Amino acid sequence: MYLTLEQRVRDAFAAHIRNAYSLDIPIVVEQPRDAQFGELALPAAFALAKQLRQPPRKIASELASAIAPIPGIAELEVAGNGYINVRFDRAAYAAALLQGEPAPPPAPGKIIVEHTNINPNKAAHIGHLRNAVLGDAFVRMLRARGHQVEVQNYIDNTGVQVADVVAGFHFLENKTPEDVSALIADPAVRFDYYCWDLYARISRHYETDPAALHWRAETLHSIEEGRAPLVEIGHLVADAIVELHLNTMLRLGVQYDVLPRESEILHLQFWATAFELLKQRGVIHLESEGKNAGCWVMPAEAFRESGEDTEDSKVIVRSNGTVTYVGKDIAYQLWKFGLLGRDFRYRRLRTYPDGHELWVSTDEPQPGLAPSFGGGSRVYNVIDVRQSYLQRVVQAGLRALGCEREAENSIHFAYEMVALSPRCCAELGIELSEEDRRRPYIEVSGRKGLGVKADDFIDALLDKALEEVRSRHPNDSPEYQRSIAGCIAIGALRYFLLKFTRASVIAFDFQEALAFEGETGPYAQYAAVRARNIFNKLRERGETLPDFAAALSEPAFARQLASEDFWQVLLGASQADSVIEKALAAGEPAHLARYAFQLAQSFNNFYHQHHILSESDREKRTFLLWMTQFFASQLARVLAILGIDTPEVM
RNA sequence: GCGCCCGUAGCUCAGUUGGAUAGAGCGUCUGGCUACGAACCAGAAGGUCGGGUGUUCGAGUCACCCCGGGCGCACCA
Repeated sequence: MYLTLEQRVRDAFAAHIRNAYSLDIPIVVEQPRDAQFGELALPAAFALAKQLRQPPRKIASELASAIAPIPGIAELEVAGNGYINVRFDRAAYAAALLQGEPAPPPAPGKIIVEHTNINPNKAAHIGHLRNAVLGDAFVRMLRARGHQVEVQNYIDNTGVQVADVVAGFHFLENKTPEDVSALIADPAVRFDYYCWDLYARISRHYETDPAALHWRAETLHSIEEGRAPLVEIGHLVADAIVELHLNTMLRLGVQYDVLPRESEILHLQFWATAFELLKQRGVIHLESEGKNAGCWVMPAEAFRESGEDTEDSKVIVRSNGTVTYVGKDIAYQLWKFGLLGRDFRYRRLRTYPDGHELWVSTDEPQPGLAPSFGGGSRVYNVIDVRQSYLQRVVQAGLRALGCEREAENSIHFAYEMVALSPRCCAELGIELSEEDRRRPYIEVSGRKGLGVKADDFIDALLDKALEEVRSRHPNDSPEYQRSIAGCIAIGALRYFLLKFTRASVIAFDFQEALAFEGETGPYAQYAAVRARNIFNKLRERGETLPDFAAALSEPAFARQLASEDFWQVLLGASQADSVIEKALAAGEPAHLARYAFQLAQSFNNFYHQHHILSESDREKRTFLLWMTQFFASQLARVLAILGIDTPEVM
């Protein structure tokens, strides 16, 4: 409703200013710092003052008196040196909220969000969780606003990282594909954890014995050419780890629509097709001399930023004829926009507990119908900020191919890394150099096996949540306690990862990440549970919920909302859609997370001040109950959009 | 060397495309449970928004210059 009125006011002023002054200026609508100034404030007169060469206050007065009445708006007033403050009709506003708002109309076009993208060669760590949670929350926000979204999780199943683990199994451990299969099937072994250690081990081996690097080259060639036994081990490792990653992400409620795999980018001639396009359009050329002799390269002027003086072109095809990651990524990006003229074949990989289906690319023709994937009108790539350079090259590739609009709609949804605080390293028993100890944070490194594994961390949260739940609900069954604890643990984790803005490095610290008090997920969940408890109590007393629509007429709302406290609380609780829109525009799920916290804080305050069930004034009691219900529904909705469930009890 | 990001309370972070008196959590101190269960609430202390110059009605926010830190600039991804 708040969003509706914002838009209504903005449109009304824009139209009026167009008519009266023949000016087309963007109308800024903001929330006044102080509630006494009303619900909305427009600094439009300041912008007009420049163009009209008149004092802003005079223009503001003109605007406020000349503009036609706006439905839902009680009054406009001029304040300060030219602000126009807007006051809502409180009773009408509440009545509209009570009636409920229709869902937003479906937005045109499909948005593709690519996230998670973990190399399938080892267990996921907390950095991967940030990627997935950020991407997933953004997807939920888009969907909440009526966008059609397709979630892709790219699987680099034939890359160097997988090859290194394969080489570890083959050369370091002399394991056959059968041995690896047995390991995967062994319930006593966490295969992704095993690979985590093996990956660190072979990386160390390469460092001490660089001659062994030919293992990597040999493995890559074997995988590319489909030679046994290395290609088999490669498939076994990648497929098994993908399953484990999917399980880990499902613990957080993160699901995908399709997993496009690198193997199909190559086998189904995606790259070959893109290569032809790039050559034809002269986007890349064969370098004949210098350090890149024999490589197909994209010249620096295609992607360098203004002011940057690099002359280094980017290698797309190596001198040995193999394509780099960026090359494959250009082909993949073209496919996402439906520009490649080719498609994957798809196989159903799993059906999620809620019935949603996940598909994976395959090169074998499949019986039956698969859904249609790709062909988006906008693409968000959730990839950490360190890959900005590569994302720029991909975007430049599209632009150079003449796909200007698609290049503009290729959005690198960049976020900073999750690092480890020095204290966290100490707790993990990681020895730090003198130099590292002085750093604000330590970078996670898969090669060094340095990091906090996602499942370990989730388990730690679960243990702590379980302890809390047990102390509060000792008589509930262990299964029930576990399910509540799981909900709280995931709430804590998701909120923790979302409360930081994308540009902020998270220096991971167990003490902060395991907090359930203050600005945390459980705090917000607790507020929602408290609200719900009031209704439980009501039922226990044998009462039924009042018919709010019948009991709360506009005059009743007017009487209750004359209280500034109630009005402010209601106003704050009704801004979810407005906040989501702004958070989407800013690309910051953190803004929505903060809002969820504020909402919870506001409710806790309300809860403490007003004892609802014992209120003797009948109308007021009904009103308080309605407010509680409204709060509970809004809070639960916002939390759900953040991917956080509301537990039954806490 | 070049590019990008960051610097706001003791700590961790917000600060809505330049807007009205810079906010939150944690920590510290004080107070509040026989209530709809305190994973909560109320209050206090805590700031030269790294420094400087500029742009203008107005700068934490924009420009430029310094200082400090991080990340990129592979025939790795």
